[in-house]
Amino acid sequence: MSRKNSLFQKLVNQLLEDIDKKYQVGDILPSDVALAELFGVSRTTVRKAIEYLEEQEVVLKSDSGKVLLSMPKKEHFFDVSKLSKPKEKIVEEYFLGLIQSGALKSGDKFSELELARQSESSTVVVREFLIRFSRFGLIEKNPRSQWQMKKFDENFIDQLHELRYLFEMNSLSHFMSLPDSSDYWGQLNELFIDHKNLMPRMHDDYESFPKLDERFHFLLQEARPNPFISEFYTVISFIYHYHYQWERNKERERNTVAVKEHIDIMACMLMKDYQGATIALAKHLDTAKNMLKNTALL
Amino acid sequence: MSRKNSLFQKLVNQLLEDIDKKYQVGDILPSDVALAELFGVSRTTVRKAIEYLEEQEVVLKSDSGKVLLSMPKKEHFFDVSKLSKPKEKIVEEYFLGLIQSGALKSGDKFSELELARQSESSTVVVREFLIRFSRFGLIEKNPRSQWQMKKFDENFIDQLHELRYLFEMNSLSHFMSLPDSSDYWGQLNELFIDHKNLMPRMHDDYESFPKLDERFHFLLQEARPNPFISEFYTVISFIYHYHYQWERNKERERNTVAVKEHIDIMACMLMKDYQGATIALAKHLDTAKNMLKNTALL
DNA sequence: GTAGGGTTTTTAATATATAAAAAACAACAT
DNA sequence: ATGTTGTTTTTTATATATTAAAAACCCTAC
Repeated sequence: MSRKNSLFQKLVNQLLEDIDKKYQVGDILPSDVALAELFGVSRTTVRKAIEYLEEQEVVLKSDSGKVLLSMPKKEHFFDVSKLSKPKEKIVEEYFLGLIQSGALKSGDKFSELELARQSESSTVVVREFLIRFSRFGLIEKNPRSQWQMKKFDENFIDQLHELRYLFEMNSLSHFMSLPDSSDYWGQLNELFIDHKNLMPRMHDDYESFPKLDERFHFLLQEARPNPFISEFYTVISFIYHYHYQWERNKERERNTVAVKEHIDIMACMLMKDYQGATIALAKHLDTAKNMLKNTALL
Repeated sequence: MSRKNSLFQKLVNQLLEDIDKKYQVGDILPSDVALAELFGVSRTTVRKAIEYLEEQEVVLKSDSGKVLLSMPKKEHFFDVSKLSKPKEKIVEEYFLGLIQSGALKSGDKFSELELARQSESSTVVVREFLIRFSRFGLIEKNPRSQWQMKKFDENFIDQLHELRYLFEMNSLSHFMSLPDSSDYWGQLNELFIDHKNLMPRMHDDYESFPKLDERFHFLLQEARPNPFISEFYTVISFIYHYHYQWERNKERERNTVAVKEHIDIMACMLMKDYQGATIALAKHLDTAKNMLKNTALL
């Protein structure tokens, strides 16, 4: 099989919707190039779609341009709902599922072919996904042999933590040197208040913490974005999510501690107490590391 | 075409050599498994090789095992010299060549198919290489469109430098906290002496500096290895090498400065002057950054 | 019951084929 | 000269096929 013409089908639908919204019978549609630009596809695809609309007698090409013959009807739309997602996505979901469900554990080997069969795609797609995913350092492979889940041991966690520590401290230092006039201070303050508000409700509402967590660590980075660092964060959060899913029961406890620690850090930051913030952040990261160790290492 | 049987051919040669060295006519060769182990291949491959040796009447299988019939002769060996390297290697060399030669410049687009044709391999191999290479952040690609060389601008260099700074400072700090008894201090001292020796010869022998450079930065890291960080170094050195090739003329000047800076850093380190080392290292990294900017940005 | 060899099944490396989509080219008309 | 459309070529996404190599399975003899 080759690729599916999903782009084409989606475009037709978008086009029909757009027509329905903006034009009336007799109007002239924009040029190919304009449409291609508008929908972010190539002109080739636009032309295919228009051609289809001609067949459906919605559009007629005349000397003056593409004339709208009749308004779109339901039957002109494609049923795009069960168009499969891009294969890459499917494989990704399937594979991450395997990890998350614990079917693939630290040290396990697995085969491309098997994955391809189970995710109903081809070995090429699988392999390309795995190569891409391997940058996260969770899987690896030697020539002529199978892929293998990296051993997730204490050493690995320490190395991960070392980087995280470096990066977050770096972000903190840059944040602290922002001028008072910077908008980020305002955002930090808001976040601080949100934390304060959540705290007393923590016992029942502990599940809304992760959002705050993300906002916090993201805000720190955002002030001085660096794509190398951001990418690393994807790994971090993936790993944490992966490992914490097991121990849902301890989640409330974990989050409660974390909220407090966040508050400590932000309090220092807002008071421009760089040293205090450093200490608080170090403590927070350390707690995180130890919790991860307790959870992930049996 | 499918893959070449180069592993098999290489194994036969290794086997013949091994036989020539260790055995005499009438001896019994080790078991399949032992041989597979010894040469790091699967038993399947060993058996194929032995089978071949039987055809060549070098080995005879009898009840007691694989008996050596006659000593290997020249004609039993395969001419392994022009077995093509793994395709991946070929593509890599070709592609890096394009970059190094300046045929691909910052911002350029290029196609997989074209690369495949020119490097005489298939699109699959090319694409897999590119995906792997893309982790270095020098190329990128959007779905359904071509690969593109990332824009190599001031911003990119700054971000690179930011990480480098973090990592090297981190390494330094760990190095400085090594106990006096650690072997690394000895190595550092040696390296220091080598630098001192090179210095007066710099004018003529400036080309031998890169080795020292590598040793220096590697030594710093080695004391506390972290695969995430090591990988990043591959990028760094690639980028530097790539950009410096143009300006060979200024190389002597650059290296002379760098030698001195290295010496400053190491002198401080050996005197356990952490702060001094920090300052010297910061200066060194800064020089490197600026030189890179001067060279790489027109 | 385990070490060795023989046999069969799977898998990885690599090539090639095909449809969809993009890009390049060409021809006009204004 | 520039913007529009029609046509052709190239490229990507994806599947499948083929062979080398690995892994799994089975048998036999000590």
